[in-house]
Amino acid sequence: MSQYNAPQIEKKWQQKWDEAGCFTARIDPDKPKYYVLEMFPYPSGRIHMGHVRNYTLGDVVARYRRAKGFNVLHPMGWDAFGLPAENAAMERGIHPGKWTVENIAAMRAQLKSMGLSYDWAREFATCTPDYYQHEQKMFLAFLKAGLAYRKESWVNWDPVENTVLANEQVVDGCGWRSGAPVERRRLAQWFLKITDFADDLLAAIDRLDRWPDRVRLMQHNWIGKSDGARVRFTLETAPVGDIDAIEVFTTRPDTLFGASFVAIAANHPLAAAVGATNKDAAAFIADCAKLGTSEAAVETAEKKGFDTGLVVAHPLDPSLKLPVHIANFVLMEYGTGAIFGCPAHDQRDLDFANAYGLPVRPVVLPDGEDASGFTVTDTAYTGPGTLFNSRDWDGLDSDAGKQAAIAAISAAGAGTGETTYRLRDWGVSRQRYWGCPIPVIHCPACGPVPVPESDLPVTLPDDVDFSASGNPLANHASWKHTTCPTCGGAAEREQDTFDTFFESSWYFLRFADPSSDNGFSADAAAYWLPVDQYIGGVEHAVLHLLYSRFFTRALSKVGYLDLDEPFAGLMTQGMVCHQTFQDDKGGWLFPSDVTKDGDKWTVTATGKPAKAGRIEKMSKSKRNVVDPEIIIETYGADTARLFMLSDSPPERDMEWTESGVEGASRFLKRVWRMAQDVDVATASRDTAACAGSAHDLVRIAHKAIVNLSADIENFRFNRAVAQLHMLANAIGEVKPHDTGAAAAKRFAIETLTRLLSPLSPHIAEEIWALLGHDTMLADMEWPVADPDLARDDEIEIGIQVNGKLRDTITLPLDCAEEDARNKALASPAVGRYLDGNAPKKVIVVKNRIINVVV
RNA sequence: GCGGCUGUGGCGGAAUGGUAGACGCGGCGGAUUCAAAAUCCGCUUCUGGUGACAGAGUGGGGGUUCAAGUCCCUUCAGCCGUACCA
Repeated sequence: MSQYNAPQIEKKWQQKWDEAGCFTARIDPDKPKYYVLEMFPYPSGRIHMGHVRNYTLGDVVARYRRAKGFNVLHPMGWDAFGLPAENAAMERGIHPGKWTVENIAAMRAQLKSMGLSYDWAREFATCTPDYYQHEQKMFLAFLKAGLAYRKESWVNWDPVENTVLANEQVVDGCGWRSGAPVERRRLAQWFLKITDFADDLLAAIDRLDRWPDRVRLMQHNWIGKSDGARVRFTLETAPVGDIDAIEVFTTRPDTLFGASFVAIAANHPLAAAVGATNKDAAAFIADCAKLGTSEAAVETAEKKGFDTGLVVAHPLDPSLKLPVHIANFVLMEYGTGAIFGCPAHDQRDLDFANAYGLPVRPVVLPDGEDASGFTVTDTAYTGPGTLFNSRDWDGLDSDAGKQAAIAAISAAGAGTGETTYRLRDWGVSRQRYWGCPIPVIHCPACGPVPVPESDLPVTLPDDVDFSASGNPLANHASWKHTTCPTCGGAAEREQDTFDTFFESSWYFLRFADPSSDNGFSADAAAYWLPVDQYIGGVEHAVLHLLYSRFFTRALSKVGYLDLDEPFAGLMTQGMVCHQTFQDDKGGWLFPSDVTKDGDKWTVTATGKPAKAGRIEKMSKSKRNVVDPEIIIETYGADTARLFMLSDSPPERDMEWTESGVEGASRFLKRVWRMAQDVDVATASRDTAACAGSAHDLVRIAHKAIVNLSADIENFRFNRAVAQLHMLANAIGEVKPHDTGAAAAKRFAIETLTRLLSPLSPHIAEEIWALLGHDTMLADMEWPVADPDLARDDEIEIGIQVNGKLRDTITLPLDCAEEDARNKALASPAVGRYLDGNAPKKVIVVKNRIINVVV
């Protein structure tokens, strides 16, 4: 009997698949297509267990769909621009491009060792001009269509490094590398008009029925649509500078007669104007700015304000005067940076009013309350109700009140109905070297001028110096200086590059047609898109997925294709976790550094005790990582893949354990041994004459086909693995002397092999060949179950008395209700409870249960 | 604060409102072995009982139903997202 030699088998079949071109995708209008995509990796250097999980899940889906007769597209590539490459350049003096290319080579080899069914011919890296030139064209098209524009915006500036920092690079207000306090600077930057699509992006969420609810909700909240009104409050007091009114946004115009003050943000233009002449106001504004930067403090911050002394008139009754406060809880970034305060129906406004002695006037009466007895003291009433104390609107419900209010302020010329979004336009400028150059030239005479298409691509210069501070592009004289395409005068190139989310916003389109000189062809996109199943981490639930949805719409608008939603199905997988270990000094230990000794852990090298801690997401900092390469070398890719699928449902976090891998390995070895036992020369797979345990086995095999197929289609891979175990167990239980035992066994083992093939493909191929086949499972269609053979002849069902299980009996399938009832009542266990009396009621649920009520 | 998700044996987890704990891990016992590993067989929710069996049991409390892990109300805990969003 030959030993199961995973490394040898795996290499052999990877090569065979490759030679046969099994996974090459070609457009075939006669076959239904299926596009499976896993989020492509950043080439950080080595794959980690998160990748293994992600790509195993995708590969099972891809292999299963291919066997089911779909024309499958399953590609892989590299999200290759990004900051770590620049850091490597600075730390080790290696060029970001070289570093990236080396990492890709290493990770490609690792991915290939997993036996993933990719069409490698479609591979690309986003850092090559061959890829990024297309997004330069797209950007120019966006510019022409008014979907891209330039405006000033705040950035985090590191004064030591002379560079812009991403929010994540600012730690406690200081640069993560330099430690210098970060400055806020205003820079002119490029934006994409994602807000143009806000309504559509929001409405279309409802149609994404194969997306997790969680992700749909997060996108919904992120877009953050609020319906309301913009209302103008005119200053009664003298204008401040040229400001004579305050515009306010509200979602509750129905509460307008409950207004008792107006509050503006500390960085509102009016606040600045007041601060210019009022020392106390200036001090308060400075206070607010200080508070704003310290993050956690905001959470518990008290409602604080400063009375400017200014007074505005109520827009619907100028005789009502309201004071104007600067308030720390009003944000300039949202709405208009100003609010009207209605303390009775907003908790913040109420807290503020109570702190500053402002009136509280209820105008919305909750259902069932009496107008004379209803007061608000500490808790605002924020729900709907009936308006009162509101003149003409008295008696209207909240919704009608909102409409009436909008009509009234419109008629009075004091405002309009308005919808605001939390979603901001997407700032795509990054002051970085390792990204796609933005194809614009800045001319002192003509302003920003798009690079003419004939001059594209604008490629990154290779000879850059990372030792100097700042963006290497800004320091590269011969690249930076150019001539204006319009006037021919001296000009400078745009030195910013695109946000790396730019690349990942259309890579799924490039895969459809990776050699196209137009990014992708509309025909290829029309055939392959949308992605039928997208799989990746939930950390991309908002940004990447939202940008991609936007980008697809924007590209459609400028004529690249005709599509709105790029991803029809989405699955977000959970994290791979592992127990953490610390030594006696609290230092983190790798799992490979410790040994289990009874229920205690020791440091293998020193014999000192180790402390086992929480099970957490695998992370380098806590060292609770297991290197996939070592697992694959030790156990094989098939085992690693099988364990990834075995225990936890894919959307949930899973714990990587040594014993779990051992279990998966043990199972594969067992299947291997069972296959060796089959006498290929004599055992037929004709199961027609099987009887007894052999017949049972045939039935279990057919059932396994039905159940496992459904499990894969529903992403219940842990159950799919359980089906394999049950079939294997049944094979072990067949009695050798029962009629047809050998045939049943062979049929069951062949079935098991085929069902195993999407999960652990190499061993399945090897066994398939061993069983005398000269076909490859990668080319085989999925087994079909015979529904008659999959059905049980008889079923054991439970008998309850008053809902409590008292006995079980075996009945033929679909047994007549009368027979079932009689058989149940004949049970001695039931008789004991009946005590000679007739039952009150007998409920017979066919093939399920019988409940006797006494 | 708000929104969402999750609570089931020692552990990961199964259960179209219909026999709770499939399958695996771990554990216990046995076979095999000079011995160990590997492998095979049996047991393994808890309590009582040699046993047949009885009682309890899906975070807690209540409800609907012949029947609830599953549906409804309420409450607690953990995790995730998000935030003075007007």
